[in-house]
Amino acid sequence: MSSTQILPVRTESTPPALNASPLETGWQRQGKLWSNLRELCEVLRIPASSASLIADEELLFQHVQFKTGQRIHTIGQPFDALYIVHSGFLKTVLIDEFGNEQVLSFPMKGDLFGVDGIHTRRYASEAVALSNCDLILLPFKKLTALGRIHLEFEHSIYSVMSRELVREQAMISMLGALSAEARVARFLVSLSDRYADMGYSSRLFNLRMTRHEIGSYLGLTLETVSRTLSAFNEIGLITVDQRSIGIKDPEALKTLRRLPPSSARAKQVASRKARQQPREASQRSGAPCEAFPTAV
Amino acid sequence: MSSTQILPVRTESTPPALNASPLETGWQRQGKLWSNLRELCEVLRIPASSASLIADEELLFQHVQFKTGQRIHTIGQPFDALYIVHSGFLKTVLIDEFGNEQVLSFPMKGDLFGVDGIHTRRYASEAVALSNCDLILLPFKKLTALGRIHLEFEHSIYSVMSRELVREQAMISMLGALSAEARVARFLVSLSDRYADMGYSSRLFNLRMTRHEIGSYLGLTLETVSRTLSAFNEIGLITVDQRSIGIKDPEALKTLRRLPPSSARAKQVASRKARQQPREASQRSGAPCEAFPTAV
DNA sequence: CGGAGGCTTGAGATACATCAAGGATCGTGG
DNA sequence: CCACGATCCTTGATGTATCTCAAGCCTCCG
Repeated sequence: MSSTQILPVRTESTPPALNASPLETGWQRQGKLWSNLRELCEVLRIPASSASLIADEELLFQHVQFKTGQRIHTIGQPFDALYIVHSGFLKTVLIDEFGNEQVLSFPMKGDLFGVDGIHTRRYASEAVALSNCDLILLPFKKLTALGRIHLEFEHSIYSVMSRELVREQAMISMLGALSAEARVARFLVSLSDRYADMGYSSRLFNLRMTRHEIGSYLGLTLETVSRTLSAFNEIGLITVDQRSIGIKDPEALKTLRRLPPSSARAKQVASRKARQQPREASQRSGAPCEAFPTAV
Repeated sequence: MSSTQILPVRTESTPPALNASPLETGWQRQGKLWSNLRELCEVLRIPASSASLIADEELLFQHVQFKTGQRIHTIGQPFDALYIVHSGFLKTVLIDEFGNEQVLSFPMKGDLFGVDGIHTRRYASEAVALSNCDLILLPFKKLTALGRIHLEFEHSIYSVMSRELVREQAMISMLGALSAEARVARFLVSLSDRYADMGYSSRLFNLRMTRHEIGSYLGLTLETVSRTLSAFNEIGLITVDQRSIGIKDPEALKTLRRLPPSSARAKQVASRKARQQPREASQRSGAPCEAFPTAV
């Protein structure tokens, strides 16, 4: 509609080297350039049935596109807008004092990010495109103004922020309590679920991130991630071929707490302590199935 | 920053008569204390200078009291209100499928909790009083309605939620990247800072939580927490006597990444590998004080 | 005074990190 | 089109930080 959608990419600080891709497909042409409120709610997965919301057809939100490797925002940059992923994959990261990246999330379709910038008015994290992305730009002022007009929408804003908080709580719990195997398993399951939500296959998909990024996200090294995937493959839970993952036994992945002592690891254990007989030894955190009362 | 004014601030003295204690669900409303908007903003540490806010004197928020060990809300309980800590100490926890607690936070004066209930309309975590507590009850509907009247206050709501999100991001980063020693050190520093904010001594204070709870919060076992505190004590960073902590070297605690190879651990290392000469061994994560060399 | 948590400390086990080497993949330029 | 380098991934050998198990002490409270 409008003529202003030129603004293709606002690439700030020099992204790695990704100049020169003239023959790149026309990602600028693809995808929508504006969304109305109804579409916004739809992608956010929040009910937007209210007549007033649907009626607001002329209120539009601009889309912005980013290419693989480009930064959407950096740490410390003045905050002015939130983003919703319309298509594509990203990562958000924190940078520690040594320059090491710590991955916080992998936003994909329907996810909101940038919320951490509200408090200090500067983004607290950095968002990077892992693929070409189409994002919906949500100027914060515009958003809150809208919330005042549509009460239902206001609640949705709070709700989505709350959802993010709950997600991070689950993350903390996972990092604090689960084994490497359980973390990787849950990561795969959550990816699988997200793909299903987006209409892709939940059984066969491609990872958009490196082992290093997965490891950072899960609090593990890339070698441990790689080994764990290989182990899952060996016992038939999944198939792995580089970035391609096939989910073979979703149920087992969902409930996995520690790898069964058999399989690949058995040989290792056997060889290492052939003489020493370690009896049963599986207490406390327990094998996959174990009921426990107590607590508190 | 005293909240004197109108309010008789009772530092956690046992509230008089609390009818028995169903301990579950029921929060005893003592209904004696009320805060207006200005006081609310004050305890939340957000600017509330706007005339309109101060003017709203008759809009009052109810306080509720809880005794040590009581639950403010439990997981799955219908959500209707947020809480701000006016005085006292609490913990929020997640309960896993085996009934094990995972501590998420230790709310104290000025902290907001209950936000995780907005999304599903049920609390996603459980809040338990670690001491007698005086909380400000914030009915969610009342809160959002107020935000619509006072724009400045509306922004504050978003801001405080954002602050919580940033806090959790920092937590994730810590769990994913730091050693046990660094986690404990940072925990002590953050406690010290909070005590200072509240007007207590930042150098000498009492822990309100057990080693087990600290360990759960930091993703460690209680033994590791205990040992780490003992080690800090041995090298003079702190003094420890049960729940009483004295901060001796705040700067060292702030920058600590891993314990210097000397001290208690030295003897252990020495005895264990007397013959094998482990060179300097301080690469990568580096010793306590280390300028930022490379990285990235 | 006794019992129940809570804390400390030691010895040993192990899960994961670290170090290292080689193979697969892909974009780029000759 | 192929060779090349840069990543990325896999796998093995080894090290070690943290957990686990166990025992004893302390402190609070009925």
